[in-house]
Amino acid sequence: MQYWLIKSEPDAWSWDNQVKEGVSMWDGVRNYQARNNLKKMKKGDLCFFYHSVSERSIVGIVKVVKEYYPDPTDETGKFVVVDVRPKKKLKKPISLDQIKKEKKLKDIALIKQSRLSVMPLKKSEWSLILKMSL
DNA sequence: GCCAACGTTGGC
DNA sequence: GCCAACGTTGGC
Repeated sequence: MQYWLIKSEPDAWSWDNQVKEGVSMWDGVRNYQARNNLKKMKKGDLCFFYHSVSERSIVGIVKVVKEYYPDPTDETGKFVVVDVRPKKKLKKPISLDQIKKEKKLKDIALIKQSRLSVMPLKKSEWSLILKMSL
């Protein structure tokens, strides 16, 4: 069981869109490192759903329900998607500021590699963020 | 294979 | 809206 964080601009695809849609493809990834992370996702893995740009906060959790397959929106055939389904909305969204303030989270890719859109989290990091949302 | 030019992401 | 950071493209 692995933990992840995936980012989306809420103007393009928001948590509310995800809830309305139920199961959906996580498409549009066009970066090799992010793609490689998508390929490592296993059925049942959990991902924090992060709103970038305008909100800059983690708003919910989605579950991987189908492992990677080719991204139908990618003409080159190089990129992949996974299917995800909303699992839980966070009671309190966790802002980027809060994450930055937490010393134990200073090394996560969200901060170190701000442009990466799909990144792994350690279990300890996952648990800490979960705790912060209570 | 190098690297300049260019495009995109995302924080501020 | 700006721009720094960074990834990708393409000419050489």
